[in-house]
Amino acid sequence: MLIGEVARRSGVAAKTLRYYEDIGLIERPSRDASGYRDFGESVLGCLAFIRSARAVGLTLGEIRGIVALHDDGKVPCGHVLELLRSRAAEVDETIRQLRELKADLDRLVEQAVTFDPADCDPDRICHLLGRP
Amino acid sequence: MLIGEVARRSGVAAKTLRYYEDIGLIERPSRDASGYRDFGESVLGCLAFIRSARAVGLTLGEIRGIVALHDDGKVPCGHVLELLRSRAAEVDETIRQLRELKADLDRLVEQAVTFDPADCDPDRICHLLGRP
DNA sequence: CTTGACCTTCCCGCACACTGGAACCCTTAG
DNA sequence: CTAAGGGTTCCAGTGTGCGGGAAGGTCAAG
Repeated sequence: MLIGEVARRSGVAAKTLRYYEDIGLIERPSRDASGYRDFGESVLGCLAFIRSARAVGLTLGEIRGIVALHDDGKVPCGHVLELLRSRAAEVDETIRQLRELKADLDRLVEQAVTFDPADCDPDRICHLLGRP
Repeated sequence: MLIGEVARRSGVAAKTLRYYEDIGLIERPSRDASGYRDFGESVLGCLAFIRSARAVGLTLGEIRGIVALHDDGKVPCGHVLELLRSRAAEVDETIRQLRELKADLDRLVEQAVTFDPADCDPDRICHLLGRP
């Protein structure tokens, strides 16, 4: 399978496929007589895996770690579970921070709508933000 | 005030101050006889403003927009309110997406802990991720 | 024989907000 | 005189995941 077909069937750009190959995320495909990459069907499953892993926020580096375990003949379950858990914790923490941020923003907007611009202190950039 | 003192008093690195000057975020300070930057006190208020604006997630580009309005002698309240509202909407949307992601992650972790590695399909990178 | 659609490698650029380092100047103290 | 501790400019790199485009080889159809 040429790279263009892989791209069409997987939805992953040819450029990206070469990039994934460069960073060791997918197997180096064999080449045909003209030097064209000749992918096997299995790359599609691998790309589906990568897509799912990306979708839950794993980085390409983390995914490469999983793939490397798999290529070593090991079952990466434990490692994957660990990654999923730490990713879940990260997401939780991010949500927490964003909620705080949202509360701050809401407070600022609340102040903003009930404020008379005439009260502005010309020495400050903007009364709405600045000194807490 | 030399750049080092501004850095100490504001907590913003000297490098960052030069960068802010480069991108037009803070006023170009005058120079002393040796070519050293000579900042006025007002830069501290400006940096406090920038810090607050960064804290609610505004980009340096957006902040520059506010500062530019202020430097034009305009009251940036309305513009700031608009930015705060659209930022609040962004944060909300991000939280929503992260909550979905978290649910996905929790589901995957749930599956992972109740899974027997012996059931692995060797053709797949990992049963936990891959085909949905 | 030419056209057009493929493929190849290689290098640069982006977004964002800095940060590091080199090479050099100025000032003050010992 | 020298060393320490400021300051200056400019260039380049960080992380992340690609995308653009040049310059060229290959292949099938018309």
